[in-house]
Amino acid sequence: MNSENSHLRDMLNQMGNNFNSLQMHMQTLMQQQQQTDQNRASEEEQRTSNGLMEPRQFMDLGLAAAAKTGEASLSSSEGRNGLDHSSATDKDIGGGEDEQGPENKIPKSVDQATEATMRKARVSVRARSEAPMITDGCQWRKYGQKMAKGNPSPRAYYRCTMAAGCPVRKQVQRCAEDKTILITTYEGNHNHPLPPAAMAMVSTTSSAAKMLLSDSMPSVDNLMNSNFLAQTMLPCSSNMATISASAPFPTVTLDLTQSSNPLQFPRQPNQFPIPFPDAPTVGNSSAVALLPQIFGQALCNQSKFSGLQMSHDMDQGLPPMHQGQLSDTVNALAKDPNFTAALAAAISSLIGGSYSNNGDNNTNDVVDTTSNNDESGTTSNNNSNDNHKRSSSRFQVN
DNA sequence: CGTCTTTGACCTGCGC
DNA sequence: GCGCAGGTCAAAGACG
Repeated sequence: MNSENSHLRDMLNQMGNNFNSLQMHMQTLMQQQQQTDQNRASEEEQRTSNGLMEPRQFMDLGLAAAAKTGEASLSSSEGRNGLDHSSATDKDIGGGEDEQGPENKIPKSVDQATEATMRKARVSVRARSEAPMITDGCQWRKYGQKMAKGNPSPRAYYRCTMAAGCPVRKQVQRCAEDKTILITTYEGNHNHPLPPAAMAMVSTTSSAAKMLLSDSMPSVDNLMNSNFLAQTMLPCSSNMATISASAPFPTVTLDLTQSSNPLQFPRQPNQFPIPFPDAPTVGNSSAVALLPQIFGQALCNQSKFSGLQMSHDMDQGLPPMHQGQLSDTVNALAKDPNFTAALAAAISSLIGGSYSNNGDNNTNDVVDTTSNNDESGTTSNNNSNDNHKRSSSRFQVN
C-alpha cells in the first residue's frame, strides 16, 4: 500500500504539473483571444449604430437577460419558501442593468415560468458505488422511499438537514440496468453555509440550476444560439455531462460510470482541464457563473432536445506514457463514491474554467463560495454579456 | 430521550 | 371521473 501510495502520489504530481503547464498555455491563448474579441465587439457596436443588429449581439443581450431573470427568479422562488437570499445580492445583480438595453425587459410570464423551472431544475449524478448513498459533505435525512415503475430498486428521498428549512432534496436510486450504478439527483439550493466538502456539490447543483432556468431569449436568435453554443461550448467528456430538456424536469446528468477516463486532459490548449481540489482556480469566477447561462440557453432553446451532449476526444492530451498510468489511476478513483461526488463538483469548475482567466473581478462566483463560506455567490452573474466570447472549442450536438 | 428510518397514507399531476 | 405514478407527510419503531 505504501509503494502504491507513493506511486499514486507521483502520478498526481505529474498530473499537477501537466495541469499547470496547460493552464499557463491556456491563459496565454485566452488573453490573445480576449483581445480579438474586443476588437470584434467594437466592430459590432459600429454596425449596430448603423442600424444593423448582429445575431451575436442578440445573443449577448439574451444571455444577460437570462442571467438577470434567473437570479431574480432564484431569489423570489426561494423567498417564497422562506429562504430569502440577501437583498444585497439582488442589488449586485441589478448592477449590470445600466448596460442592458430594452431587449432585456422580460415579460412577467417568462419570469414566472423561469421560477417554476428553477424549482424543478435538477442535477443527476451517476456513479458506481456499493454504498447506499454517495458522500457529498451534506447531512441528509431520509423522508421517504418509493418503488418507482420500471425499476426493482426503491427510490429513496432525502432532505438536507444542515439547516432548518433548507429546500435542497435529493433522490437516490440504483440504475435498473446496472445495480452497481447509483443515481443521485439533487434539487434546489442550500440556504446556509456549507463545509468545503459540501460546497463541491453545491456548486454543481446551483450551476446546473442556472443552466436550466435561463430561458428568456428572443426566438429570433435560437438558431444562432445553437451555433454559438457549438462554437463556444467548453470541452467535456461525452460520457460525463448530458442535459435533457425532455424529461419531466430539466436535468443535467453527470455520468461518472464510464470506463473511459473522465479526468483525461483536453487536447486543445484552450481547453481547460478539470481542476483538482488544490489546483489554482483564481480567475474562474465569472466564467463559472457564466457558462451555465450559456449551457442552459441552448437547452431551453431546444425544448424537445434530449441528450445534448458535449463531446470531444480527450484521450490525447498527455504523452502516451502518462496516459496509461493516468487511465488506471482514474479508473480506480472513479470507483470511489466519495471521489465521484467531488468529481461532480469539479465538473462545474471545469465548465467555468474554460471561460476563465479573463481578469474580470466583478462577478461573484458559484465555486468561489468556498472562500467565504457563503452561498451568496450562487445568485450572482452580472457580467455575462461578454464572457462567452472568450473561448471556442469543438462541440458536438447529437 | 432525541434523532433517524421505515412505511402506509395522502396529495398532486397527468393521461385516458 | 378514474386510475396510475411520483412525491411528501407523519406516526411508529429502531437505535445510540
